[in-house]
Amino acid sequence: MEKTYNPHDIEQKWYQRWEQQGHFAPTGEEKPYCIMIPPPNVTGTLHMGHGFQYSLMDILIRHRRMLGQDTLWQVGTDHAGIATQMVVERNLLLDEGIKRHDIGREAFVKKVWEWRDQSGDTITRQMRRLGASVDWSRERFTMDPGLTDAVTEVFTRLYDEGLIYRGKRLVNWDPKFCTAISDLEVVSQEENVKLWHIRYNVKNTNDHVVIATTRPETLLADTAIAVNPKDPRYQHLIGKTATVPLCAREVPIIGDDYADPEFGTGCVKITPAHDFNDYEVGQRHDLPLINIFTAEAQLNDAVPVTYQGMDREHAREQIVKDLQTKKCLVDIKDYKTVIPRGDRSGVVIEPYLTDQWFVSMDALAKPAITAVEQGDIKFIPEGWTKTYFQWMHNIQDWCISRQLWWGHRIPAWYDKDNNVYVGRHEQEVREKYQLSDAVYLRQDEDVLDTWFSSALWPFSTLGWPQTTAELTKYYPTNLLVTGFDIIFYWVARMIVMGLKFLDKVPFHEVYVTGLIRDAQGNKMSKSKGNVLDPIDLIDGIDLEALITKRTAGLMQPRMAKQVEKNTRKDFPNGIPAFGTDALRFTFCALASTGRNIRFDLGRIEGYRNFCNKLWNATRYVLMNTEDKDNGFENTDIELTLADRFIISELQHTIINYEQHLKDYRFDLLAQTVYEFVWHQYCDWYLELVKPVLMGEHSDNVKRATRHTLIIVLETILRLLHPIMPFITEEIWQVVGPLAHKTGDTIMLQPFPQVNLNKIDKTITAEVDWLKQVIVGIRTIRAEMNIAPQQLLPLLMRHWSQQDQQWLTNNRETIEKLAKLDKIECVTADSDIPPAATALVGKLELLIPMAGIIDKTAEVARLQKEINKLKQDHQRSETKLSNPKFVDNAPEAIVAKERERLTQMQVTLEKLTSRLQQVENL
RNA sequence: GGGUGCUUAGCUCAGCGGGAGAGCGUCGCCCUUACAAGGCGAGGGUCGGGGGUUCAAAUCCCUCAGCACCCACCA
Repeated sequence: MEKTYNPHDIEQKWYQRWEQQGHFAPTGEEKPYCIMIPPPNVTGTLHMGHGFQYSLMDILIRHRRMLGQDTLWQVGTDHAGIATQMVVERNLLLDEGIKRHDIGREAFVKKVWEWRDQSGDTITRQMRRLGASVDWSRERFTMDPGLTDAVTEVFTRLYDEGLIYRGKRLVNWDPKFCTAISDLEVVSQEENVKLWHIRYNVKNTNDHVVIATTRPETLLADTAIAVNPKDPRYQHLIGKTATVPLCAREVPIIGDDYADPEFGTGCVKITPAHDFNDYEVGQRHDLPLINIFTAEAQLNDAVPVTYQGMDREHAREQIVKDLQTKKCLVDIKDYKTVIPRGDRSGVVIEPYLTDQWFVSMDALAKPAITAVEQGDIKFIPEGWTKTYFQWMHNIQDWCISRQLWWGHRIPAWYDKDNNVYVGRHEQEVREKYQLSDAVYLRQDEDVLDTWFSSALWPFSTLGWPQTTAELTKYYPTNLLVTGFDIIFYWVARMIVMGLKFLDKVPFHEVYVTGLIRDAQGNKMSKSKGNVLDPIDLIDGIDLEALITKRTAGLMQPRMAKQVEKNTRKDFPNGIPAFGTDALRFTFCALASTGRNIRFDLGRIEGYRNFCNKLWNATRYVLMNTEDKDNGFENTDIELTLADRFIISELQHTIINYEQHLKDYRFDLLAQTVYEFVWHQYCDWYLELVKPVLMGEHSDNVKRATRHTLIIVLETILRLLHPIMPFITEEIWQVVGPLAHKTGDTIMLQPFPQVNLNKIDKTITAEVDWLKQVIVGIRTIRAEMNIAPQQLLPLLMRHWSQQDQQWLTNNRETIEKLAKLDKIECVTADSDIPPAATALVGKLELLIPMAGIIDKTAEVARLQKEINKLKQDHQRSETKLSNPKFVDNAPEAIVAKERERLTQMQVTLEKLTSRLQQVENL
């Protein structure tokens, strides 16, 4: 093996080999285990969020696969309606200078498919770089024929049951994309706006009312003025008529509770076609709806000619100007309010009256709520359950039609008179509704919301509406791993659809991840220029390339300078190549239960070092075991204390590993294996082994040590494999055979099982003692500034029988690891020279100071230790002298406290007498 | 307007009723033949403030403050 760990060299080859040999497909004999991947946008690129979630899913999948379960990780991509159409439209404009309407629907959709074919493998290629062991042989796309069948089937059935309906409604309209969008796709943000106060004259009087509005341009669509019926200021006006300025329309003044006397002037203009509240008011008072906007939000021919064709911003300016001229503008106030914008387009959303398709959610939501209430689906962390319920209990009907070209065409047809017929295809419609071929039918132009097909993902990918073997075997799936940002968009709707069409939940557990932020806690976004690309963390990238990447294609090119500056500051040397395994381990370690996860480069560096540690530990093991008798044939072996210790610790590690994985505490999982590999196996065990292998010991003992070195390392590799697949495979190819394991790959080796018989508390106690003795001496050495190589004599005093036994067992080890030239036991009353001391329980370790130790340093050290101890001692004494504590606390706690106190007393006495002695020198 | 989460060592975060923890950073000594991407050791926190429950509170309850986020139609 190379001297230094180099991820690049080892990560390239393995994935291809695994995939070619079909190791990702389900083969296990045990019970099925299935995770559906949240399908990424087919034309997308891998970002940190994907990297994070896929890493966690892969850990779970690889673990189950090694347990021998029939493990399916279903992969696929999403057509992502708006997002994809947007990109292709932009490219079209950039490359050819044309808009989609210039080439027409058919040609445009063809272009989108071309774009998909050409860019669609970017993200799947990147998933492979990440090591994701998904079953590529079952890859699906939401617009595959089979999945499209599922969409049609669901739509048709829901329609036939009356759960899908079509109607003219006020919907959220995105004037940039000219489509309706759902409530969820609208993001409201507080913005600084104006509140214009406008005077309307009251007909046949000298009276007038003043209304306050943030949208003066919509006054052209006013069909009433509302005041509160209880408002004494205006009661007399109810039933009278007001004149809308600029268009001279006469509208009734109505009384409605919606008008809040406290707000503005207490009078409000009512524009039913362009405001959700006003729409309600209009319904109550039977007001006409006047639509003044085109789909692009330009003023249409329902307004005076002067305003026709203006876009809404321009119209607003003009109307304010004209109101001013006509002296109808009374006041302009600064005002803060929430403005709804399209999450994709960023433009202000217009409430717009159109024909749309809706899913009626009330009835569908009920079983989806019950399933979670009854624990058939569990959210992890649990807190998300509440979020889910809150949304589900207030669920609104889902607007599913989109006026886009890219997506699933709605399976509805219209005749000449606009009667609607729904069926799986035109032929079925004709049969179902007994329409002869002569009857003219045209299909609905609209497509379905992307999330409609996503909602079917857990069963459409398995072949539904056909009854397939996979569907029977893997549905309901076990787990969904996803971010909290799409609980409503996706998770809730999958539950609804799964229960509706398969009568079973789509998954039993939902592990909700946090969202990856940058090191400062900011959301990673292109415009902020703080995006990290997982691939760059794997392969590394130099500073200039990183800057080029981050400043390319910015929405606001003027931000480029700031982005460059920040990048130079944050990554003065670019990003080094950390490798996939280090990245995956980092994701695992960062996956705590919080909502935001700050990605810090320091972490990934640390875990790259961890890979290096494992690498080098392996080199040491190989150095000592290759071409040697390692106790696999000749099983005559005699385990040392160290051997039994590390095997015992290994069992604890396996237990904790399984527990943390079961709890989805990936952070604790990472910590557990890190601690065991680095601090137990490398720091202690490998060091304890050295004197054995180098010293004079029997073949049985040495053979046992080599044997243990190998079996523990090989087990470590299998434990680590789900987290770090590449390095473990690379090493296992060498270590596996050494451990007499057969098989092509570590990924199909059985996962380590705990053996409780190998846990030995007496061993642990002895090793703890041994560690304390060694650390005690090392501490003296470090604090006294004694060179690490310098051999020292050690005296031991106040030893118990146990101490003496353990010393006999471990004398050589202590001498070697603590660099001692001799160890001498002295009696309590023997006259000993001035010495630096350390305590292990009651046992006193003494390093004679003659010519070695600095008196003042030792005095200071003792003084400090005594002071610290005195405080603890005092606190403990107070506690124990409190009868309430002694009476009420559990016996074990009290006993423990007493033991602690005695221990401290002993220590304190010894340290004090030491101090006196040193001071008297 | 409702709801949720967070506040613990310089930084990032675990711990969530009985002796304050980890990683990274910092400081000191060391290139000791697995590893300087390392070894050995050390320092560092009235656990956001204030109340309460309890023999015992970082941990449970109340309250205040600050910071996030989600949902909601007030012009």
